[in-house]
Amino acid sequence: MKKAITRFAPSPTGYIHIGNLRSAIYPYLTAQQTGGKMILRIEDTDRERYVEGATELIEDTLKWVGLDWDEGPLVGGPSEPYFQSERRDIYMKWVQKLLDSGRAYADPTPPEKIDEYRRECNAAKKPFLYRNYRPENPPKWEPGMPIRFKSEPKSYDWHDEVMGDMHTGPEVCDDIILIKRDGYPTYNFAHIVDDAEMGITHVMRGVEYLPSTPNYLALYEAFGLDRPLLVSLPHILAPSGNKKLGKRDGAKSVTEYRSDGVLPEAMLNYLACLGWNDGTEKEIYTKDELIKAFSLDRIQNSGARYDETKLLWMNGQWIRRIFDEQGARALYDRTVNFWPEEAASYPEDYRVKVLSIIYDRLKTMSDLRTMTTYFFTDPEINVDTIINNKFLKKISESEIEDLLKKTISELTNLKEWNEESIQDALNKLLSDTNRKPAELFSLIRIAVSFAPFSPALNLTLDVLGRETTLARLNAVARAI
RNA sequence: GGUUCCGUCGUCUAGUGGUCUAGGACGUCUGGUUCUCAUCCAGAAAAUCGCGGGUUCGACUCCCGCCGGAAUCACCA
Repeated sequence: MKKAITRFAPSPTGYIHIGNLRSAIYPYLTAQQTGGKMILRIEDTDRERYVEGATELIEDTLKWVGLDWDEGPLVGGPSEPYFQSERRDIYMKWVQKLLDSGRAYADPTPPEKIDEYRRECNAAKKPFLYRNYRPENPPKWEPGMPIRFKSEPKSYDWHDEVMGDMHTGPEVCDDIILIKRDGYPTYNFAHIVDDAEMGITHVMRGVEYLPSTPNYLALYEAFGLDRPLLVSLPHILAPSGNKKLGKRDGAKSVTEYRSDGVLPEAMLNYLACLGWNDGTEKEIYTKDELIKAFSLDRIQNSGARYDETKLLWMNGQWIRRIFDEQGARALYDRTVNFWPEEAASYPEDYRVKVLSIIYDRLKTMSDLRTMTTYFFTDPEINVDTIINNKFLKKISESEIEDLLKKTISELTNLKEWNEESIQDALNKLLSDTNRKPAELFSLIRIAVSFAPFSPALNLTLDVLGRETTLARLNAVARAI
């Protein structure tokens, strides 16, 4: 397979949502699969939307998901610089070629005049084409004046790897702006120059660029450039309605999911499979499996709705997979920032133990904060919780006290404290007291945790330790 | 309005003329795993394949029309 040079070219506007990230995944997979390269290029030509620190956020997010770029900020490369704002002399050099060949012109028309033309067309229900208003004798260019492409109305045919064979008529070709009044290039122009200079073979971007493709094709022609492979990526749709996903829809940023404890593996897996599948029934993919299985022509050509529930399900799958395949310690290493405050004073080994009995209940790592508090702090005793429990309602308070006392003495006399010995003791208690598991186990579980749920009772007691278990049982016995 | 794209369970999707009385996954519901919650396992409900015409012995799959949805028409990317 021919080596693909792809690029991810975001604008540093400060917020990376699910959709932004996905458009980095496909170029990455394509490059990896063919043994090529992915270039990271920062498209910061819009000075008004530029946000300080946004570039770092992009870099950080890509690294977190494991989408390493081969050329670009931080790593450098032969086509430096990788910030468009630092490449202005390059764009001027290229635009000069067009000026010289008569394929571009300086436009002295004031913006207000252009708005007027546009309004006229709208009123007449006609498409607004600037080439119909082209100034007759454009002046020599000087700074402060925009430069426009001199288009030729013609039909175009091309192939899009996702959308298939495309055709448009001459009515879409227009005199697009190449260099803005402020001297910065437009996206429309800059990306053509950069892609050519950087040797990009696959131009992968959102479908919103599909309608302007003929103008890009015209530019390739004017420069005598070979067309790269064009790949339009469908949008991700918001959870409700039919609009593409944006911040307005409450779309969480990738950063937020990260701090909620979504694993990068799950994020990558979910996003790669949103609108793509390899035709098999496989759902869980590692990065390497994705690289192997990926193919552009299996990308869906309609928009896919974003479903957070499925992301969270997948995250749970990954949490369990890491635990099962790499062990408790490996999973623990991913949890450092997610424990309740009080956990800090407990040894690491203890936290690993807690994790290994609770991990299969986690949807996100941040669940740890709410689900494990009783392992680190004595719960507040609330006798009503016991008395009103559906299994304990029918048992009198004195009987409950008696059950607790029997449990305490049985556990006190245990020779060893481990999951098996505790289970044996619990079973013995069951037959001695002639109680149902629902009654005895509920009582002990509540007395020791006062939590809405906990792992299997013997495991919970084992991790809590004999001392804590007995202390809590005694405290409850006294309170009743 | 012009241009372009899209249309299979609620959602993500499989499906390239017969094997589809349409398969998988998420979600939902039911049952099982000594208590709870979850995991796991088993099972259920859920798609007149947008609609209407053709072509064909036969269409979700090919053709035409319609309807619906989306993108775009910036000195934003």
